[in-house]
Amino acid sequence: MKPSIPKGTRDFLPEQVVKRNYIFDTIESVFKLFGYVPIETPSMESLETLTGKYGDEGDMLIFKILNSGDYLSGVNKDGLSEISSTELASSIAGKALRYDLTVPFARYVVQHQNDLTFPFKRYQIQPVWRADRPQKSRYREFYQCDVDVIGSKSFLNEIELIQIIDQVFSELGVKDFKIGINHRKILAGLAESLSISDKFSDMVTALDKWDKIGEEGVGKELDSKGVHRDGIAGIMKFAKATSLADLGDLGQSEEGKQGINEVSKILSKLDKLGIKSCLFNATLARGLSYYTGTIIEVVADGFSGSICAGGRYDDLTGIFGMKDVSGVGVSFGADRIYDLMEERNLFPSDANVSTEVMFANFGEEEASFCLPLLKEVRAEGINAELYPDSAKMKKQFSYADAKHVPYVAMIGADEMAKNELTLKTMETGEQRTIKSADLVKELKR
RNA sequence: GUGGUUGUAGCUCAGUUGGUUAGAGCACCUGGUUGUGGUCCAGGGGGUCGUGGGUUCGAGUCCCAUCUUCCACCCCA
Repeated sequence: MKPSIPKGTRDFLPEQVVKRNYIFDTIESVFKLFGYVPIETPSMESLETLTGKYGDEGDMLIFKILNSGDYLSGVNKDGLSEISSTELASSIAGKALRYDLTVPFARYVVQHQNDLTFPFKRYQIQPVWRADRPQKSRYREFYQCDVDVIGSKSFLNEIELIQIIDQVFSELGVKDFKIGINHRKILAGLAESLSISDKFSDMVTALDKWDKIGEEGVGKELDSKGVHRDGIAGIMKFAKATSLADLGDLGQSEEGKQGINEVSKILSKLDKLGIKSCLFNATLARGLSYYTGTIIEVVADGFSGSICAGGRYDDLTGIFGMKDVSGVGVSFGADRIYDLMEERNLFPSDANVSTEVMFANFGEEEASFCLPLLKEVRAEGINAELYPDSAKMKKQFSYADAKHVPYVAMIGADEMAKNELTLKTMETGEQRTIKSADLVKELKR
């Protein structure tokens, strides 16, 4: 059998894992800095927990898990031709792999409400799965790094999340990122003022494609969905707004005004904090159906797809039986950030150094002699290893070279007798003999 | 899910209108150098041509199916 892994999944080489950890560690340290605490949830949830939260398209992209045992036992085989695949799925699969971290989080909050202190600020870094067709920077298994505050309606949370985004990408060295912000209530106000509230979700998905298919494409799509001419004209005018001031009063819509007011406050506070990366974007809409307030999306110039996104959701916990709990959060797409950073060579070069010094192996006696030295070096927090076999020097040096080990220490019979060692700097090729006792001092220079 | 695309050595790829024993570079192993990598020289190992069917005297090459890759759509981190 030829070894292989399922479509859209990946194995990672040590060098890749080191780089991935660099991203995870950076993100996590910023999350902690703002007072968020970690949680984890299982990779699988009850199917009904997930279905209906992501829109019709979303349901199809959920990976279902076949029931254990005879999974056909609950199926009426005679009626098989008449039932829909959704109905069949729910009778043979009671569990599914999580599609994102937000819905499981809402479930978690409701389930553990008595053990949590609100407002609850958590972060969660775990993989999610989508039965999508893979493409560049689109995988079937990928990591999301979520930060959310639940149980607080304050827009200070939005400001905090945007600060987090700004800090994470700055620390990672991604320079040209842009944080777009919009508000579901602004969009709802627009629909209301144009009397097309019944076409709200069609309007949202069409508007979201503005950057991709342009004015004409969006117009066509709206027309095909049955939006009347005045409505399309109004949406077009709206889409071209570059600031909140361009929106006017949105036809006296109370809801629209609320949205504008909130975004305006957020932007002015960010301005005072010196954060210039966040801008109002009228065409930012977001397809996920659970957003009700602010929506946020981060893109980088020349990189297709968002690298971080989120928003406010007012009713997610309500579905699980806990009313009036508003939450807001964003999710960093670690795998896309990796691809972006790889493309632009943004990983620090020392990210692939694991061992700082390797001791060459000259034989059993010499190797034993190295052991206390290794212990001493490691006690100083210096990563060190001893080549396990007394192989030829050529082989041992090739190994060190392949592993990007910067220093190789050699202790043969001569050095052993004098309590010395020969230290070679791999990059320059220079080497010199020093007292064993001076090794740590030498490596720390 | 829809449309297109890709698959030959560990990796990147050649391989003519179907024709005898499928090649190169890199990587790997051995030696030149019994205490020296990244350069150089010599030699060596490694391929059910993604998989399964079919057409043919003969298939890496043509046909069908399937899996995989990448791309567009849908949607999304």
